[in-house]
Amino acid sequence: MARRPTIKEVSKLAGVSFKTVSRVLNNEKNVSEETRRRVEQVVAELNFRPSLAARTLAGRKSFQVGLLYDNPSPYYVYHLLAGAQEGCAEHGYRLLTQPVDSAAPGLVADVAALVDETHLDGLILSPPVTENEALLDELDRRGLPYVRIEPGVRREVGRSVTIDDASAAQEATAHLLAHGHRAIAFIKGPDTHISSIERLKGYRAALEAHGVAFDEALVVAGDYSIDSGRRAAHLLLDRASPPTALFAGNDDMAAGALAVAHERGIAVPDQLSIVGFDDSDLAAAVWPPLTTVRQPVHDLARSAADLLLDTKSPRDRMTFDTRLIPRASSGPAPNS
Amino acid sequence: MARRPTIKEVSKLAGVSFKTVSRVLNNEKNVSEETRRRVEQVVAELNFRPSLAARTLAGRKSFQVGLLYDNPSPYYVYHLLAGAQEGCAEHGYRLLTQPVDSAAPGLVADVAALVDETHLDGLILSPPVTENEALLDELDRRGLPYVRIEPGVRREVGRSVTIDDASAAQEATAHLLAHGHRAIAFIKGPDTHISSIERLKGYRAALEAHGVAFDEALVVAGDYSIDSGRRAAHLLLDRASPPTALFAGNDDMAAGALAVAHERGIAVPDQLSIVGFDDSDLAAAVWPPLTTVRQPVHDLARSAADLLLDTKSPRDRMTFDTRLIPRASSGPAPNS
DNA sequence: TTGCCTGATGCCAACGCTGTCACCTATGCC
DNA sequence: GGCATAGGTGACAGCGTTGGCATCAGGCAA
Repeated sequence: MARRPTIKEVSKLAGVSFKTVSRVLNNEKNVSEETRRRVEQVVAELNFRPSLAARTLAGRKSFQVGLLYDNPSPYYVYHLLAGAQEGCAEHGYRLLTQPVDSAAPGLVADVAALVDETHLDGLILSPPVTENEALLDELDRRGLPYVRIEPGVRREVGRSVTIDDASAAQEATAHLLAHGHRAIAFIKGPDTHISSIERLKGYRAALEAHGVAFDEALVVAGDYSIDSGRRAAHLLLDRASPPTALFAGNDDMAAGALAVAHERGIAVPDQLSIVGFDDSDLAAAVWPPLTTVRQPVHDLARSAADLLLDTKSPRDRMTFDTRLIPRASSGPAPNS
Repeated sequence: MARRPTIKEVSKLAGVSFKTVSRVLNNEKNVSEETRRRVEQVVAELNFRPSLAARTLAGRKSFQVGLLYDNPSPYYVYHLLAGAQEGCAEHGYRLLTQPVDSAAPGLVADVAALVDETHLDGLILSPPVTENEALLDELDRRGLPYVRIEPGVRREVGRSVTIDDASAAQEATAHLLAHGHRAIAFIKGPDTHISSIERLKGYRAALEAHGVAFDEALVVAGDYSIDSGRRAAHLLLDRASPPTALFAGNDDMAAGALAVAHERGIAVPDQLSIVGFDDSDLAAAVWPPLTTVRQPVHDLARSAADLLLDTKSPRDRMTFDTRLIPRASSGPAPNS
């Protein structure tokens, strides 16, 4: 295996001390333009890449940040990683993606081990890891910078990026109300996700704003899985006077509900409108394609990286807009 | 920020030289049982974790392997990462997941930079990165160990894990033949994936084995996207005598075809059977749920890590079984 | 002219480990 | 009893960088 070049070889060829090469690599000032050019040329010629391990050991930065995730949705994770990766790459950082079990008792110790081993410069937390207060405490104690994506707890503290779940849900519900629906059911996500609760809030707010009474019986709890969407739909459609529209807390549950409609021979959207949340790839794949709320997962993750790494930025928190994507699964209420 | 302990502090507390602590950490022999116990106890008390950077710099191992991926399917990537992560964790290695553009001209240079910077001990390549011969050459030149997942080229060289795409496709096609279908169309994936070609082979083999003539007109090319599945389905169903069954090279295209069937009011599976490939989360989410071929992505990735890291293993190649998952989207041919 | 500052550079220790070699004991064998 | 051998341990260099400080030349104010 051909030995990779080191900073010393570069310095020899460029005719400067290796410390000067280090200065060029780190973009320090007090290097003459000419020296810089010469060094950069040799670096390019040799295809030299500084050893991350050595930089980490000698310096106080590792140029690595971690991304902790624990989400069952491939779609969500995929875009999360892509966005965070993009943001890190732009700042010259490497991303260490780390699946964890956010409920495991050993989580804090595991993350501490990760940080100690790899000298991570910072951490990006995605939901529901964001809710683990013991972890937040430990990170604070260590003084390790972190940015949370859609934080559930301690929302006004520290750096975070988020969407307005409540107003997004309100918009989706309003869309159904505007189509004349009055009996609108809500399939709620698990209470362990703060987003579930926020989305329920938005649903209620929309009803109130339109003067429609909130009916507790029209809210059924699911767990964000397809099957739970199925069960909820059965429950709701078994009612004496079934709802004319279903709003699900995510696309998976909406897809489950849609399947039930097919099974029962209920025409969507003619007899029943269905709206999801996330705009995952599922939403466009099912038939009819789901009206849903697009969540900019990629941008959220990207901005989380920016917030973490862009030290000049004065901002601590960013809120992203969601967008209702009207598709064929929702339409006018049957009797309107 | 509390300073993390170092190996020297451990050695002081344990009353041994720091080299002995190093021996314990690396599970070297020639350490007395008692010393080992004592050191391990101090390690646990201090919650000591050796610095990966220092180990990398001093030793000849980095305890890190990279996973290169470039796949548009969230489902595939999700399970790929999970499996590889699991395998690496078991061997005490960290996984560096790296999205790349397998067609970009700078790929080889980028990967070389990654390897140089992080001193990666090995690489796992997933399709279609596996087909990039320039990359393979560079890795061979460097003597960097790697394992390929579903290699398309140079299949008999080096370490790899794979499924038998041809026989899996043959099984799926045979399933339709057994249900009495004779006019079975095949929606092919892109030729850039070797799997597309293999699956087509299996499709043909099944037809031949059942004495059904191969009809070129029943093979339509897609690109693994939902939309391409839609287009292919329209093409096929527009025919004077449309096929009674569609076999798609992946679930996304099958979902697209299914949507077309719904649009056209064609009952699935009563008038048209549809079979996919992958068993992605899509397959179970659509209605009716797709009959499909389960590809053990998680196990493939996991075993790739094993093959890479388990130096004692004498095996170079492993083939995994696929399984036909019969669901509601396929049934008896209409006129049988 | 002198002294001081600033820009540009070099020198060397240090980061926290592993590799190598040396050493010191017990043990077994002739 | 002497000597080789293996097991257990320690001393120390060195991995490839950055941090801190020293050095030196040139410019500018006093």
